[in-house]
Amino acid sequence: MTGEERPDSANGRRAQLLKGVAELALLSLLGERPQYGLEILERLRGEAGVELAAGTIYPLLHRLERGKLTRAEWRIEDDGARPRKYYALTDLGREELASQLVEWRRLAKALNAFLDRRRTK
Amino acid sequence: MTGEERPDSANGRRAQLLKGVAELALLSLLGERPQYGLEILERLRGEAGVELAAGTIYPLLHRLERGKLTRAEWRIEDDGARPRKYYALTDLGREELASQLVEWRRLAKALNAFLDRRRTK
DNA sequence: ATATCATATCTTGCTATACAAGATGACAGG
DNA sequence: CCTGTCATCTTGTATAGCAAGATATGATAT
Repeated sequence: MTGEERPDSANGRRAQLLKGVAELALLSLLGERPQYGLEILERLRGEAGVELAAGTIYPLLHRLERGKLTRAEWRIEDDGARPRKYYALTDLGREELASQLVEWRRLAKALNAFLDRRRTK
Repeated sequence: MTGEERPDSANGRRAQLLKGVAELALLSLLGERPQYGLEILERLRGEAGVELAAGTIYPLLHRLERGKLTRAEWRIEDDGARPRKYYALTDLGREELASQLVEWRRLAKALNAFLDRRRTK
């Protein structure tokens, strides 16, 4: 540690903004159809603007599975690729998604209004 | 620890959603005028929908001060109250606020579009 | 066959930031 | 002087992200 780390290095802050949002984005994505790790990673980055590291997605997937929000199975596709582990939402996962959606919208709306109010003053 | 903590207890998740957002809300609030700890806490809760604990706000304020994003001074108001420590944004703090605003809006916009797309399908 | 490359999953060790609970101190009113 | 309230700050714990690298499989080239 060099001693005076400022809290505003772009990498560090992006990570902080992501907290809590990663799980929601993932649940929403899986709500569409079952998908596997790297596929999830790429779609979150490309479509949701959420850049997770590979070392982040697997622990997250395991946590969701332990909490019974997702269910996993190995599958072999006809594209001749190696087996991949597909994660699917459970019913509990769908409930959780709905509840996180409500909470996210509440926070985003309140915070945006708050920020806008201050900006135009 | 009882052994099987599900990741969806409301308290736990709210905390996660807050991560990264607390600092932005605080910077924005201080952009208006210097304020002290408990005042900040109440306004963030009431106006921004961001519920921080008292044990969260002071370490956060100290971190910002160490990073030279804020400057603090003890002040005595005429309302006969005891001295309070007022925190004010520095120029660096204003830059940081601007940059976090950009990042927040990018993420909120991308994620909202992503979530909406999936919902109507 | 075997070496190598790309894909894919998972683990380890670290850091950042939030929380709960409680310590500390100052002032006001009884 | 004692007690309650306001206000700041500290300590210990948990969560969730990251970087880096280990491991495994199948495809392709030698």
